[in-house]
Amino acid sequence: MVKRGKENRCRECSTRLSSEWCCLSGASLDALDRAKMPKTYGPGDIIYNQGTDCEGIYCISSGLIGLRRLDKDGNSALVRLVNPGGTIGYRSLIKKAPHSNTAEVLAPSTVCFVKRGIVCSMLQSDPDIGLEFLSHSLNELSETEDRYMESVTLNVKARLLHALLVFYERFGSKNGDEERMIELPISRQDLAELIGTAPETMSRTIQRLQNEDLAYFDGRKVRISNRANVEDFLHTAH
Amino acid sequence: MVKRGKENRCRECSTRLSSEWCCLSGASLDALDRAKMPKTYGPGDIIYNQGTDCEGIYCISSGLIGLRRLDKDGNSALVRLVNPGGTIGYRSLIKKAPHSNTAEVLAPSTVCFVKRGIVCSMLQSDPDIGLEFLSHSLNELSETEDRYMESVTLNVKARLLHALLVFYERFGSKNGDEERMIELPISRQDLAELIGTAPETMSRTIQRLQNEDLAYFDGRKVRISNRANVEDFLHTAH
DNA sequence: CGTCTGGTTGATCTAGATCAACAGGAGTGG
DNA sequence: CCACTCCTGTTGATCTAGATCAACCAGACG
Repeated sequence: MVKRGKENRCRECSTRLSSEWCCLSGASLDALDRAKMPKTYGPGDIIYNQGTDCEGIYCISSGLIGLRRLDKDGNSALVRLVNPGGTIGYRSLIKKAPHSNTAEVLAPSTVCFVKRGIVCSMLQSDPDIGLEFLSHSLNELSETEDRYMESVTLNVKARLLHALLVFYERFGSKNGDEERMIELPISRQDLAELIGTAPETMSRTIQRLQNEDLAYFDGRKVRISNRANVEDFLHTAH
Repeated sequence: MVKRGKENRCRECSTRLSSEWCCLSGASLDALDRAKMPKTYGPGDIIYNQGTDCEGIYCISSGLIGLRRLDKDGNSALVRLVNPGGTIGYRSLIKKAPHSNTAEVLAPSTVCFVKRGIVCSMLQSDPDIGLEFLSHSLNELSETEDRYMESVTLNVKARLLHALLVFYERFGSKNGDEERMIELPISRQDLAELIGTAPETMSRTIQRLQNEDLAYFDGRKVRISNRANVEDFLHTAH
């Protein structure tokens, strides 16, 4: 299932510029290039499992990864989606603790693995990398706090609309003609896990949005009928 | 309300060792000592407000601080409690963004302020400090993800019990005789905001815990009748 | 063809929000 | 000293969002 990807160089990696490696200079960039191991994954593949030890970090070059967390009762939640340019596994590496969630491939992906020893020595030699990780971590912290606030203050309908707007930003088609049409990157079940509700409720809420002319769903395609309407709703409603 | 505290030296600060400044060497420790400005605050004082610009960071020397976040609808949530040894405000400083929440004093506190310019230059000169901030941020991230998981999977009773156990760890009396008696550091209202529920529900849930012999409340004093029971409950119940 | 997985719908039940009243301090001010 | 308001907390009654259980359908896949 997991196979070695074709050759690809960090220098030419278009997603590197939006990652923690954007600041790398020529020499350490080459070092990273030699150290990294690109692999390709398919949907459903597991990159690492919650509770296992951290072997290194994974830099997402293309595709989509989901971080899932299980609790002792078997409840599962989709904690975060990671786009190309994102790096996963660094938290466990730095804290020297087992992975706190499972990284699951949601769309065909190319991922570069960098062994923990390499990362540690780069952290030692180049202080800027630590600051990049810090900045990355602070962004995730803000995002997670926002999600927490949402989960205790907003109802399912509002959370779903919010998630749709986020998808619109992150996955909206770049071509101008079908601006407000997006392709959902995940299944309805996963969507339910992402906003913290039951699949049945997800289904019903989608129906409601359609009845209320806020959004239209066709399989994984979604059209937001009136973006301003949706934003108005989110800014006024409970 | 806010007044200059008496002289106190970082070298002798017992809480420094559990903060990001634990790694400081002699020279930069003296620099920090000269730069910091200790202040004392009383309950209800605001250290900084959500949405305002970051002037610097605040190192909690004694007392208790609450980080509160408001959303556009006026909902308020207590995002985090910060004990002595904790540092607040560093997130906005590093991200160069307005404070994402309000820091409110919950118990009489002594807090050392360090201007942003000083922190920035220390970050430049001593890479270890950046790593300390990183580690700190990763801990907060884990904690927030846990809170998020709890809020979507556990009911109010379980969340309250969990909070009590956390209080037990963080605020439990050090003397051996009254081991399982703790003093709640916050009001019931704030407790409700901390676990994300309404004050009325908080009140009723407390009654339930007493009826079920799990914990006894007397004002702000709480006695967990059987710690093992509570932990069993948390590990099996939904 | 059966089996499985993902999604939809219907019926039911309940945790918890909400609205409302009230009770005990703690000031404050005459 | 009483009368007043303000604030925190408790209790009661009601209502609803959403979980849960169950049946069902459609496509995928052996």
